[in-house]
Amino acid sequence: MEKQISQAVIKRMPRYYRYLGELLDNGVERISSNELSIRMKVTASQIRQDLNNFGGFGQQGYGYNVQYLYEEIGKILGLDRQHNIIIIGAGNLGQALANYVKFEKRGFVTIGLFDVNPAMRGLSVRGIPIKMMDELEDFLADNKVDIVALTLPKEMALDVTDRVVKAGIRAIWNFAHLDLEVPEGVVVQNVHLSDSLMQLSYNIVKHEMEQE
Amino acid sequence: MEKQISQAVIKRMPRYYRYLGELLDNGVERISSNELSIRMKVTASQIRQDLNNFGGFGQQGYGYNVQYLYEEIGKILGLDRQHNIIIIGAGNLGQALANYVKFEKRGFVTIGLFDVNPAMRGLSVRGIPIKMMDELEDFLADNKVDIVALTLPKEMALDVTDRVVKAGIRAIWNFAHLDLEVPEGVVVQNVHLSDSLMQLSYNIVKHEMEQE
DNA sequence: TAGATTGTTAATCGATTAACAATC
DNA sequence: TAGATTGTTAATCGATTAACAATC
Repeated sequence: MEKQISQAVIKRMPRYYRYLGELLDNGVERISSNELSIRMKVTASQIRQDLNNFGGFGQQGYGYNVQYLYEEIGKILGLDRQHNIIIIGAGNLGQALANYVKFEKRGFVTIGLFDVNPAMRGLSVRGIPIKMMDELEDFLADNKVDIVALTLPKEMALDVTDRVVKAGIRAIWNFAHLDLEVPEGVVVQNVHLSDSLMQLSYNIVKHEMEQE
Repeated sequence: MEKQISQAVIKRMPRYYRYLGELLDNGVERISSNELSIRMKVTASQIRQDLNNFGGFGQQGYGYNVQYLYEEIGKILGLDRQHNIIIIGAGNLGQALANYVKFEKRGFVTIGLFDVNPAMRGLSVRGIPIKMMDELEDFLADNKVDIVALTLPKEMALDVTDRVVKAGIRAIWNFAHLDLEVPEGVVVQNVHLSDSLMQLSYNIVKHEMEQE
């Protein structure tokens, strides 16, 4: 078995990808770990360690080829394939995700939108029709769905999670404010906005105290 | 100076707060670190270490009083005060935040919404009128604003950040997909949705490989 | 009192940084 | 070749876990 790469490292990879994308846009051809470290405000050592978890992408005396490294990180993050997403919960947050066109450039394509609200029947967002929840299982059977985004009230989240997991879904992007219970082999990525806001709040209070 | 508490610890506090809130709702009066550790799937040791960064909230032989601990963590996270928020960028994501009523229960109150789009002039979300960007400085001068949420395209983010920082804002909740440059003393909390999605994507690919 | 469980110190583990030989 | 910079090993730092004396 391959050595396990820590989530701390994985979490940093999208940021490298973003910075390399900007360099690429600016026509920069090569970059050293040291120069990148200055821009990103991390240590050069960390950059080299992180990248070498996945392979040697650089060249001694030269640094890293921006285009090549950008593409390699893209592959590591699975951006070289298409991921079909359905969004369950077509409220503002669900619609915000459905409207976020830039995801598609990275291969994340929203192919379905679901809601419980009958008033939404027949409506669509960016050409994607909003379906009712009783159509969920049929849709999952008829379409290749890789990721389910849960943008619904937490009261419904457990039930819906059970349904999609039963239907064979192995990846959930969870915006509901609770911890999902899923069987082994199902990946959950949480986005807990209120946790993020509380962390910000802590840091505000801390900062104020430091002023005094 | 007080000992610095790591962000790793801070990040876990909202989750404790959430679990304690649920226990409270369920009428549970006291809980031991061990029992909580089983529910939360962390070690009891970590719970005790985390809490003791802020003080001794428990009692030997008894455990923790749920109500008391819940309130104390609330205070640590600054939830015992009101935080006024303005949201800049009244697209779906901005509106989603403005509509998220539960934030208000924790003291986070949206008092303003701003957008560049003239078509939005006069519209309002949940009773909060959408203002145009040229009204920003006046609004900040006339109102106590604690947090600015940036839910706008990254092209505008740097400019707007400069403006609000100049106006004295010390906390930014950043949803724009770039790293903000802010002076010392300004706190930034990032929510990079596409980074989160990429992390999920990595874990999907990894899981698939492990199956083979 | 005896039992339970904290608060806290000590041990371990993992992640980050530093250093440098390998090499382009 | 000389200089630059990687890949990688070693050292350090910090975070997590274990252990246990203090104490309710």
